[in-house]
This record gives sequence, C-alpha cells and structure tokens, in this order.
Amino acid sequence: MTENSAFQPAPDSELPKTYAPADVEGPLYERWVERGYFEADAKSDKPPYTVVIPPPNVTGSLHLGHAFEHTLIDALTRRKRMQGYETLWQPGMDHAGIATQNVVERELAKESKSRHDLGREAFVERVWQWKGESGGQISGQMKRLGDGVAWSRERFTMDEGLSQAVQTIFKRLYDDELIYRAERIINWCPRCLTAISDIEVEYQDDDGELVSIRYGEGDDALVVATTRAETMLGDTAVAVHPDDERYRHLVGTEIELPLTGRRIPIVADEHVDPEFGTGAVKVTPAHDPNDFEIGQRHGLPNIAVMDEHAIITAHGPFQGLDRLEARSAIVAALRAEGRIVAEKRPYTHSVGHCSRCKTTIEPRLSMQWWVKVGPLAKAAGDAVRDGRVAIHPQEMEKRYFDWVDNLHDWCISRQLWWGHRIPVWYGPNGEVVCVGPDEQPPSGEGWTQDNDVLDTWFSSGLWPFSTLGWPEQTESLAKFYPNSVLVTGYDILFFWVARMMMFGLYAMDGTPPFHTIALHGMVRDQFGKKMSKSFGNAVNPLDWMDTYGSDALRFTLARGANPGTDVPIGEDWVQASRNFANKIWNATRFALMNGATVEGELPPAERLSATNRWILSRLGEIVEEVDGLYEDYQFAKLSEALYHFAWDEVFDWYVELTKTTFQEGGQEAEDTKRVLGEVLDVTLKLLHPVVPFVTETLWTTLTGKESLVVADWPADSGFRDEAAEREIETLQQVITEVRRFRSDQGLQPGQKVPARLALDGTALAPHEAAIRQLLRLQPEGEGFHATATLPVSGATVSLDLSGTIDVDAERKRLTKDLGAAEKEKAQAEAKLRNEAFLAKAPDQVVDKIRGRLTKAEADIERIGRQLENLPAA
RNA sequence: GGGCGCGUAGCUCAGCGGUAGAGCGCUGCCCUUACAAGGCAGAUGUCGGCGGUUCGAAACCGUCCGCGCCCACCA
Repeated sequence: MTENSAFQPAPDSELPKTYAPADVEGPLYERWVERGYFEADAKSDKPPYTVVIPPPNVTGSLHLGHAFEHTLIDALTRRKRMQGYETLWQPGMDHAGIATQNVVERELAKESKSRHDLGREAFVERVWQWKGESGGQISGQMKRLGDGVAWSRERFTMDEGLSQAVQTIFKRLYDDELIYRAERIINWCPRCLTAISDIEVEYQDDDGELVSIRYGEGDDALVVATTRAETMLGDTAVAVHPDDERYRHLVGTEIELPLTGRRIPIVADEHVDPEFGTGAVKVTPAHDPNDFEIGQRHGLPNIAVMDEHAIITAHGPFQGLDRLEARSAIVAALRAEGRIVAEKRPYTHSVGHCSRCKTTIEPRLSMQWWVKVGPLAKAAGDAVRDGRVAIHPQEMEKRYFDWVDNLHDWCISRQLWWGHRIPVWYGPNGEVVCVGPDEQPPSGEGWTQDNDVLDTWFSSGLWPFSTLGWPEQTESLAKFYPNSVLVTGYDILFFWVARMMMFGLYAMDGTPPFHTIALHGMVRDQFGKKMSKSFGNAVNPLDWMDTYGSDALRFTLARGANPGTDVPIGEDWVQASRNFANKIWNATRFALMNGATVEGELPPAERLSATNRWILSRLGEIVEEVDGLYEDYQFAKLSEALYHFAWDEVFDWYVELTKTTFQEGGQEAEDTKRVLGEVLDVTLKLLHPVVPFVTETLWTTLTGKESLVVADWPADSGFRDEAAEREIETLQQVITEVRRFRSDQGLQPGQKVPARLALDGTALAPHEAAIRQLLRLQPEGEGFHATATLPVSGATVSLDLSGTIDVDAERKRLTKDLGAAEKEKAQAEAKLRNEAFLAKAPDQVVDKIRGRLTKAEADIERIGRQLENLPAA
C-alpha cells in the first residue's frame, strides 16, 4: 500500500451504524432465560453466591429506586457468575399487607363497596386476583431491566411454603416465650383500623393548640396543659414530680375533673418534668403511652373514651363526636366554665401519622401480639459488633446499633384481612393454643382462630431462608444460606434488615443471614430533590428505557451510586449514557471492519509496538482497578473508570493510532488486530455486568462465542510497561500541543499543512506516521516553519505556515505560555529553597517538584526560541 | 433534645495531606472514510466564613454560618 492510496476500510460488518437497543434487548433477555443462565443449581460444586431481591410490593410497579437497586444487584451477580460462582439472584415479591389491602380497598371504593360488603373470604380472594394482575407488571419490568434472576425459584411471601415458614417460626418463638399477647398502648390508625408498629409511625411537626386547664377548685386547684383536650374525659389522675415542693401537700388527695363530675387522685411520679409548664400533668392511661406507664405504676384505672374510629364513646354531651370535633367542643365547654387559663396557638409539636395513609395516629389501649425483641436484638447487634456481618458504608453501623440496642417490643398483630393469619386459637373458656404448621387446630365447640394477621415485615424478615425452602432442610438451603450480600436502601435498615438479622440468627442457629449489608441511597431528581408522584418529578423507568435503552439507564444509575448516598438522576444523564453505549458500539464496529480478532495467543511483547504495549499495560491496570472497586461496592467509581478508559484511552487514542498501523499493514498490523481484539474483549467483559445488552451483542459478534453471561471474568494479565506508558503519554502531549497550535491559528481540522518533523533519535521517531496522520501533516514544504512543540524527548515539530500564520495570535499565546512557565519555575524554585520542605517532605514529592522545575525550564527555553523564530508581523 | 452527614466550576457530584477534577451545560472550528448519539481545541472555581496544626490544608483540629437525614414518651 502506497502512502497516497486511500485507506480502504474493510467491508461493512453486519452491525448497523447506530446502536438500537430496542431491537436487541428483548430477544437477548429471552435467550438468556431460555438457556437457563440465571438458574442456580444447588447440586453444583461451584462456590455459592447468593443475593435475595428486596421483594417489591405485588401491587406496585417498579420505580427508579427499584431500577437502581436491581442494577447494583444484577451487576454484582453477573460478575460473580462470570467468576465461576454458582450464583443465585433470588426473585420474588412481598404481599405487603397493609399497603396492598389499602390499594384493593381503594379499588372497591370506586365500586362504592367496602371490604365488609364482601366479607373476609371474598375480600382476600379479591386481593389474590389483584395480585395476579399486577404481579406480572413487575416481572415484565425486571425483564426489561435485564435482571438475571432465577425465575424458576420465584417466591411470594404468601405462597404455601413461605406461609409454612411463618407459622413455624411463630410457633417456635411462642414456645420460647419470645411471642406473647398483652394489652398495651399501641399506635392505632383510625382510618386503616389497625395497630401499627412504632416504625410505621412517621412523626412530623404539626400546628396544634396547647391549652392550660384548671382542674379542681380553690386553693387545691392545679393547672395542666394539653394538646389533646378530648382525652381529659379519660383522665384518671393528675401527676406531679415527687420532689416538687409546690405540690407536695396535694399528693394523695383528690381533685375534681372538670366536665365529668369525677374526682381523680393526685399522684407523684418521676416521669413528670417539674420544669415543664406548671409541673402538673393530666394522666390518661387509656390514650397515651406515658400515661399508661404512670397508670401501671400507681394502679390507676384505664378509661377508654374513643372507639376504633376515634369517635368519642364516653357518655355525655360529647359522645359521637370525632376526636377533633370533641377537642374544640371540650375547649369551648371548659372556657364557658372559666377553666381555660391560657392558650398557645399555634403550638408546634411532633405528631405521629400512619406511614400508609398519613392519618394522625391515636394511641390506643388494646390487646395485641408482641415479639419480645430483647434477646433477638442483642444477637442482631452482636453479629455486627463482632464482625460476622459488615455494614457498608460503615457510618451506617451507628444507626443500626442505636436502633437494635434500644428496641421496644415489636407489635406484630394487625387488624387486617390480607396477610398471614395468626396461628392461634382461643377456646370457649379463653384458652389459648398456638398451632404449628403440622398440627391440627383444636377441635370442638367454641374454638376460634385469632382474627388478626401478622405485620408484613414478619414474613419478609424470613426472606433470606424462607425462599430457600426453610423449614425444610433443602439442598438449596444448605447451598445458598447464608446469603453473600444484602443490597438494599438505608430507608429499610430497621424495617427489614434488622428483622432479617434477628430472625436469621434465631432460626438458623446463630448463622447470620448474610455476610455484608451494602446500603444504597435514594434516587432523586436532577436537582437532588426527592422523587414523588405528588411533586410531579417521579419518573417511570420504562419511559427512559424505551427512549434510551436499558443499558443507558443502568449505566446512569451505576455511575451515580456512591455508597450510602442519594443518587440524583436526570434525563440528560441517561442521554449521555446512551451516547456512551453508542460509542462502544461504533468502536467495536470499527474494530470488526479492520479484522480485530480474539483468536490465537497474544503476540509476544518484544514484538509489539509501544502503542500496543501501552494499551495492554493500561488494560491490566484497569482490570485490577475495576476488580477492586467491584469488591468494594464502588459502582460509581468503577463505572467512571471504565467510561474514561474506554472512551478516552481506547476509543480516542488507541483506536485512532491503530488507523495508521492498519494502513501500513504488515506484521504490526496483524499484531494490532489481535491486541485490539483483546482490548475490546476485556473491556466488554468488564462493562458487561453494568451494561449487559450492548456488550453481549458486540462481544458475541466479535468472538463468535455463545454468550458473555457465562464467559470468564477477565484476569489481570499482570503485564505492565511503564516505559511504553510514558512514551505514549509523550506522544499524546505532542499531538495535543500541535492541535492546540493549529486551533489557535485558525486552521481547519482537516486542512493539510506541510511540516518538518525532527524526531530522529527520540522516542517519538517510530510514531512519525501516526503523528502525521493525526495532525494532518504533509511532507515538508518551503517557507516559514513555526516550531509548534518540543516534547520532553527533545523532538521538534515544525509546521510550515508561511502565508497562513497569524503572528500576533501566536506571539500572544507564546507569551502567555511563557508567563505560566516562569511562574511555575519560580514556585518550584521557592519550594526547593525551603529547607523545612526538603527536610520533611518525602523524596517522591521532592522529586516531583524537581521534575516540575526541569520541565518549566525546558518550556521557557523552548518558548523563547519559538518567539525568536517568529517573523515580524 | 441526641446522633449522622453535607456545603468544591452554571447544575449534579468525585477528590479527603503534596501543581484544583468528572459528567452535563457553555465558547470556537470541523459531516477527518467507526460514531454529529461524533471529533478537536477552549473558558470557568478566594474548594461556606474565621482561627489553628503542618515545610505544605479543599482535605486534619476548633469554631461560626447555611442545608439535609435519622432517632427520642417536648404533657
């Protein structure tokens, strides 16, 4: 091939010019599933790697947060699968008791029906029907995302096996006296009509009114303050601090409770803060958790004044009013009696709301089932404390400890219909029998099963082992428990993670459910704002996948995934990721057109050009780096590293440099085909866990092999060549420098310029052809030669710019560069004159400064000469 | 009230003791035979304020200001 002959690219490959994700994603995913790549074999000899899906709510659809979480889990499991692990990514869904029941009740409401119109059995049937309809939606979304889950093992928290698990552990805990029934103050939602646990209550500051009410008459009168005046109907005492001199004489006496005609005692209790308000507190044991405690200590009666709808039941003028109506009516009545001595309005205080429907919680005395968490939580805390389970990022450990170490007993009964019904029967005389899954309920007249169901987190707490067949001692359980890592959001650290820890340790004889807890943040919009439907910034991941492809969405999410921190994401960024996918696509097309191959051994390093040795050296480094980052769950960093390696180094530099080589042909071109194939092979593998579709399409085309999903994860070759790396770095500097010069001179990128290259005896000599091609340089011509650059190796590139050069512009630029170089020199010199610095700084740093000085001096000399050479304007 | 975290380029964020970085956005030139979803070149920051430690601080310590989140039985 002669120098002047046009470069003839290889015939077009079968790949289209632009990557069209929609054409390949669906079929690829189906093929993966058909071939069973994602299934996990319990009989395998390979080491296990297990991750469970945080089960999404059946009635929902996946939002960006799920897409994010799934991307991370999928990336982890895909890499482990490639590394030769027997990998299980366990799919399934959660029945999500209260949430689902609410959804279906809302559906019924559209038909003007309530669940009571249907009755329990028909209602539950209706929920199952709903589950059947919407469950498929989630599976569909997961397939679109490319989730490599073991579909044949899909589970549902209400399916038969998992229900067995629930009953089994309930029975065990009951027999171990870790589950009990007790009447206590619970968080009651008057809209959902059920008890909820402490963490299902969301507190927020609401404006209320603090009224101070005078109880009693004359010298013995006391003033108490309340934001919930309606509860006074149920007051059974006034409490003061035992050391409070103001009230000491009243303790033990009785006082008149306004509006009721009742007299209530004054008791002394440590709980009262004498500094707060008047130092006297009304005590309503049936409607306030603290007051309940006081009542217990002093043997006070509990007088409930509201029903489950928070309607006043106490006889009298307020009966039948709802709690808010009653509040104002009672304040009005008290005012009429002259009992209101002060009002503070608005009075901002923290009020609990139902996390499901936002209704204000009403503390209510009621009989419920409880888990005694003491020993369970202790074990859950210890497993992290002694390092058997690592929480990542580690800052989250503190939150975890604060919670498990200060946990109150867990209220697990819910007055709902959708869920696991409590396996307890009550006899005609109040006998209680807890029945395990293999036992028959008691027969005979008058035995009835508890009406309540279990908190939904009770069953999801078993997920890491119930999905594997527990309580049966299955092969899967033996193989895949404990899970390798749990990937989930920090928002359910308490709800779910801590409960899995407690149950896992308890049920599996002290073996924690996973080795590592990797907590991710929440997806936010491009301005860092929380995504919510009501705010209008929520995004359906399907929309973006339709427009840009699943890989683009996945890469964007992975790229934002710094451990434990929230992830802002905007459409622009998905677009950028789509561009990246397209770039990979086209770079591979180029490689295919030029005969890149993965066949045969890599050429020996001694034979390879510096360019090839450089890229192979960098390839080894990137494998090492990316591997480390995967192990550390640093998805953002590994994505970033791959992005820059692929785009900047491989596509912008290496591929450009290979063009010259391919033109020239010969052994070097043959070797380059193999090296280019190698670089793409490894790069596609490294990218595959994050962007599975585009890499699979390209890799199978490049290699002719079956699938990347089951390909071997690349090992670091160990090949490093620092000299080649430095040489190419120098080459890059020279080229950049000349390009800048050309750009400053207003030369169009394609315009050929005559140039004289003085590269003999320098490291750049072998790269002359590449330099000429990349810089569009023609053989030397006559006239003025603008010396564009002097690389550190001492080579000179002179451009013949007679007639075209803008001398003023060039002088200006050179003068500016000279100033910068002189400043740099002065700084370096000052540093090297500083004795304290020389004495204390590490040698490496001092050497670096010396290097900077040398370079600055060379730059000054070079620029000076260039200035001298400039013709007069 | 307790705990955790954050304030770095227009926006969103890396960096966490040795010459200020990325993506997007912005400016200029270019349809250079893989890619205009592209190429090349470029501009942009008293790294929240003030003190301190250090030869050297965006980074470590103190303090102040401004945000965010979690926990808590503030009548």
